This record gives sequence, structure tokens and C-alpha cells, in this order.
Amino acid sequence: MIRTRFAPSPTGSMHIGNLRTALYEYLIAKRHGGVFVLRIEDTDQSRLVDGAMGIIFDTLKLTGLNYDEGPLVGGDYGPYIQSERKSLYMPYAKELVEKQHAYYCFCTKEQLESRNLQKYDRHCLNLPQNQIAEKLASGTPFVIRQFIPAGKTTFKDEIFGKITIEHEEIEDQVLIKSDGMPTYNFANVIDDHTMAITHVVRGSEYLTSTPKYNLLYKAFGWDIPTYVHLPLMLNEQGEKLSKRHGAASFQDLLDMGYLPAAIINYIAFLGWSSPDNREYFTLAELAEVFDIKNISKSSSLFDHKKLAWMNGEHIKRLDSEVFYKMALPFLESSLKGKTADFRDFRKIASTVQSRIAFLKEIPELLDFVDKLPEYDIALFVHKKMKSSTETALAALTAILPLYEKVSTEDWHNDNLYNIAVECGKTLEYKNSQILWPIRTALSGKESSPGGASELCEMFGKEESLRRIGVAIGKLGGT
RNA sequence: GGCCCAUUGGUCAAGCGGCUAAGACGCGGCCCUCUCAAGGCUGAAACAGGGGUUCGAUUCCCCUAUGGGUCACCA
Repeated sequence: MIRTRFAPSPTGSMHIGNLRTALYEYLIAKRHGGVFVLRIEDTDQSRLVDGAMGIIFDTLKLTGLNYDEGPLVGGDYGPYIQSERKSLYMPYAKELVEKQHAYYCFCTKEQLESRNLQKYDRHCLNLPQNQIAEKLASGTPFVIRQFIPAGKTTFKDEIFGKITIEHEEIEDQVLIKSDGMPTYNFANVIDDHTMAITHVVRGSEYLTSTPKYNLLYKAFGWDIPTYVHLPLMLNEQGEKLSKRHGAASFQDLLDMGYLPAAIINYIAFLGWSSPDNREYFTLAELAEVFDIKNISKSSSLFDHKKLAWMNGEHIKRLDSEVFYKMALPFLESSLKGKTADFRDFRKIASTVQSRIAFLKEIPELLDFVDKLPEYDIALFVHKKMKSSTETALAALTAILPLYEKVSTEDWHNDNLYNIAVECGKTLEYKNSQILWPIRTALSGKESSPGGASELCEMFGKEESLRRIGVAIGKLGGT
């Protein structure tokens, strides 16, 4: 049974690099019917940010990365917040001291700084037992450090392969801080083991510190988990993702108008590729095909252009009713909340669904609906449509009386289209020469979501005739 | 700087010793079309450089270059 964990620190907004890590952890577990757990790593009390834990919960919920064990939902390996497990770590640290894999250190920060060290000098490694006991009894602040033996460690990563690090490169890291809290390095190992995590999935920035963890596992006699180190994600400038460099957080992306499903789909492909070239995936579909084997080693740059395209793909495939509900606020704002009978919001929404990458594009697309824009008669001139102001005027004056005769009941797209085309024939015009002027008269714009007769149907008889009349006036007709 | 890792078109990427080096986004063109989108077709665009190994290297090895990561009582 595969067990993975997402272990963020509640220090602010949710980075999309973190989100991708969470996504891969979720997918690796789900692909094999495993368990995905959420663990909050809040051992650094000074960096806690109010509400940060809520952001983590909300983000996972919004993206559908539901965890099987963790805060709020519980589980057999709780508690799932490290500060609530504080008392758990010290006994393990003491066990290591007894086994001589760790030792007490009483050096203060000031002392360490004054010694100007590259690496801890093991000043406290060989303190006499009685001296240690004395200091502990007197309440002298201490930390517990891991003793790194001479030698080297080679480990296997599922993505990067075999990696060897000489122990000279590693220092005797602190396991328990002077406030009694474990460091990340220690808590992580203890928790991963006690929570029976089988696959440790994290960013590749942990690659070089992995030997320290392995030494810990060995000191305890525990099995080393499977490691899956993920390639880094860089921003569009090729820099490490950070809040300072713009939209790096999930929330920022939401604010820009990206759909959670599109974000998930897109970041899944940053560092991973599907075997069959397919690119549109829902979370559930990803969970069926995701494979560690297809994760790449090289870091990738975040590209808003492709995400925008992906967003459009997701919008296009939305169920029309779902899309309508999402679009409604934008429709209302662009149509100023009026619901005159010629405006069928559902119909309008459907015309717009395949034309946008973002919902916020809706108002501009429909700005001609509520009010006919001021436009120049040059709009009627279109070379490819073979339309000029003269043909446009002739076309509109010819169609107006014909449309006036159409009853409200017969005011439908197909019917109006046929009438227009027939009218064009009597004038010996190409279809475009009659349709383009009508469309332009109705929209007052170079382009619109819908053609001539479609717009006519959308506007209804009265408003359509009015706009055609306005156009005739502009063109100098009567 | 030491150590670790990476390096295929602008970007995401397939490739796992022999290929006209896929595909996607973006960009250009064409088709379709009641404008614009959508859709279909299509074009330009890449193996960082140098040595090896091999009958043969994008694929394996070494060096160089570039980029990144890491060297905390942060995670």
C-alpha cells in the first residue's frame, strides 16, 4: 500500500510549486489505490502566518486534492500537525544520543558566530558525561546534534537515479532546537516513519540533504522510503518561483481568472508528460494514467500563454449549464443587470463559450448588446466581404422592409438567414454582401459572437430593426 | 567558492545507438465559415560546445560552458 504525504508549512500563500508537489503526491498515491495524507509542518513557530493553514485546506479542497488522513479528517497516525506531536520527538532524539548517533551541544548562537565556522566544529562532541549532566541539571539551553560519521552515502532516487554525497559535505545538523522543537530535518524523518509513508515526494532542492535523512533511518534501524525528487519549477524569467516575481501562488492564478481544473491540468504537465500525447485531463483522468516513469529531470518554466490556452480548453468543455452559472455574473455586469425580453442570457452565454479563455473577457465581447456602440461607416467597407458603403446601404434598405414583415413568432435564426440570402440574390449580391452589413449594423463592431441572423434572433425584432435603421441613417439613406 | 543536479525549437516536451528528431502552446499561411472564434490542414522553428567509445551517436563516457539547487537552532 502506497502512502504519500503533502507536508507544507503554514507560512503564507500556496506556491504553485508546492501545489504541483501536492498534485504529484496525490496522483502517485491514487494511481495505485494508496493513501494521501496531509501533515502540517509548523515547527518553526516564528514563521507561522495567521490563516495560512486555512489557505492550505482551501486550496486542496478547491483543486479536489482530497486527503485521506490529516487535520480535520483525522486518521490512525495522528495528530497530523507537528506542533501537536512535539512530545513525540525528544525520546527519539535521546535514543540517538544513547546510541551515539547524536549528542548534546551547548554552544550558543553567539559562540558559534564568533568562531566563524564553515561547518560545526564538534566543540561539544566529546564533553565528559558529568559535565553534560551538570549542564542539563542546571537548565542550560541545549540542542541535540546528529553525529555524521566519516564516509559517504549513495542512495537511489526514482527520478534522478543514483546519487552519492561525501559526508564531509554534511555537518552535524541540529535535530532538536533549544526551544525543544524538532527541526524540519528531524521531524520529517520521524513523522514519515511513524506515519508509514512509503514514498517521499518532494522538490529536488532536498536531493543533497537526503543522505542526512538516510543516516537517521539507519541509526534507528528503519527502512528507507522510496524517494521521488521532483524537478524545479521556474517562473517565466527562469528564476525560482517566488512571491516577489509575480503570480506564483494559486490564489493569484485564481484572481487572474484561471479555473482550478485548468491550473491542475497545466501544472501536471510541468515536469510530466502523458504517454499518449493527450493534454486535456481532469484530475480523475490524471489519476488513471500518472506514472513516476514519465516525470522529467529538468526544471521547467511557467508559461502563462499555455495556461491561458488550457483555461480555454476547460471552459469549452464545461457543461453548458455549468458555464452559464459561472458566466452569469459577467453577463449581468456587462448587460447592466437588465433583462429585457430580447435577451436570453442562456443563449448569449452559449455564443460566448467557445470564444473565450477567461470569463472576464465576456463583458468586452458583449459590450455592444446593451448599447449600440458609436461606430464609423468605414466598418461597412470590407474587401474580402466585397462590401462597400454603397452595397451596404442598398443591402440594408432592401432587407429592412422584408424583416418588418416577419412576425415575432417567425423571428428565428434560420428563417432570417434565408430571407437575407434570398434578398441578396435579388440584388445579385454575394451572401457576404448582405450578411456583413446586417451583422455590422447590429453589432457596430468588427467582430461579434454570432453572425447576422444569429444576432437578429438574439436582439429580437424590434431592436434589430432599430439598429438596421440607425445604420441606414449613418449611410445616408432614409 | 565546495558539493549535487540539469541542458532537444521562444515555452512544455517525445526520444531511451541507426528516425525525414513526434506532439502541444505561441507565431505565419490555407480551408471551412453568417463577422470573430472554434474546428481541419499546413509552414517557420531544436539535439549548448569540444573530445572520445562505436560501423554508426540527440541517445554511452570525459572535459568545457551555461543554468539551477544546496551548504541555518527555515522548511
